[in-house]
Amino acid sequence: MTSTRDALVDAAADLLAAGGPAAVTLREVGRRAGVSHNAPYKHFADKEELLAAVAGRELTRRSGVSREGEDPAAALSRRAKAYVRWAMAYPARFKLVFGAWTTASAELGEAASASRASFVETVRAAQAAGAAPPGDPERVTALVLALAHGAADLALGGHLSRDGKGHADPEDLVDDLMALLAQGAG
Amino acid sequence: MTSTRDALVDAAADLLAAGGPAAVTLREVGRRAGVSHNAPYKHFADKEELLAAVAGRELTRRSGVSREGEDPAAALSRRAKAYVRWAMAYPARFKLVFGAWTTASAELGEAASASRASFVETVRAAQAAGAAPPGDPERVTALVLALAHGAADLALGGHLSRDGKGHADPEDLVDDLMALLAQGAG
DNA sequence: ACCTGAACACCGTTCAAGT
DNA sequence: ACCTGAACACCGTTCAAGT
Repeated sequence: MTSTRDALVDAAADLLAAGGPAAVTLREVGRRAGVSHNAPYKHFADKEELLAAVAGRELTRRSGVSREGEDPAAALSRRAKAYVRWAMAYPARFKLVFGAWTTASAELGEAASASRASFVETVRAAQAAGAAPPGDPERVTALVLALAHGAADLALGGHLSRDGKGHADPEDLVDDLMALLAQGAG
Repeated sequence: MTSTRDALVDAAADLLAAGGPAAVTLREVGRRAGVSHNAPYKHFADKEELLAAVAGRELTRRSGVSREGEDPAAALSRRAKAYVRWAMAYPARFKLVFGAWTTASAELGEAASASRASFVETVRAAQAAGAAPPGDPERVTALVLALAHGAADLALGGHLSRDGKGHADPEDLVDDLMALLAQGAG
């Protein structure tokens, strides 16, 4: 017994995954949810607010699960690679979540904060274990996320290793950074 | 005496800078170039091909200028920061250039290759000077570009240092990576 | 070779009206 | 409170026709 609202968000997420952002039209969203083409306006102020709901739900679902007793260095590498793998597997959701939002969705903001805070804790543990250099853990987190984000985004655009030489996939670049971080810690 | 084609590309670039991708409509492009709303179809197969021309021209203009006698470590840092600064100053052009192209524009491909090759040479010089770790220079280039790209893209989306703590702007992250590279070289 | 004007099939959004 | 159907002002693209 899903609400109409949930049905609309489901439909939008499906369309996004299947055909990219251009495929998400309010008319098709309504059709799939079994309502008229402007019923969405009774639940969301406009199209962007519907997309913000899709992004917020995605971020909430993807919230990091920490594992008991995992080696801190391995945990950091695993999380950075999970980020990259998620981006490569669901490019449209990835680009949606990290786009520039004019609508400040509460759910979206909170989910992003929670996800980031969890990542910072992983970095802090890695620092304590000597697998990352000292210094503000928020800043080291930003460094790792920026590398993972950029590697994934470049790869999605086909701008990584176009010509065979120096072929590096995004996860290889995460490995390279992890090696530098470990070296920088020692 | 600019050709109609050039006038169309100019108009599209202006609209992109002023109002983002949504503002680039073929109708307004035509109006600004002083032609009808479908004259663009006599010069470009479709809207994407016009945008590819805008992106290709931008990439050509921005092609790296190497400086004689510059310290290799400083040169690498300067170029990475120039990349970040360009992205922050012209976000729409940045996102356009690094988007996923279905149209394989010759100009766009060649400009991208040339730009990348020039960056690889800068990395090679930095390695020779002991300012970057050894190994495939293409791969070290990919690492630096991925970090710069990700830092800029996250910053543009407001996803860097949202809460004041650990505040790092994209150029700070470039500095952090440069420090790690220098340490990794020694 | 290059351009125009009308037309087609869309789109997001608004509005009056229904239950 | 939630939904519908018609309407408005767009959009990219196509096509027949003009020079």
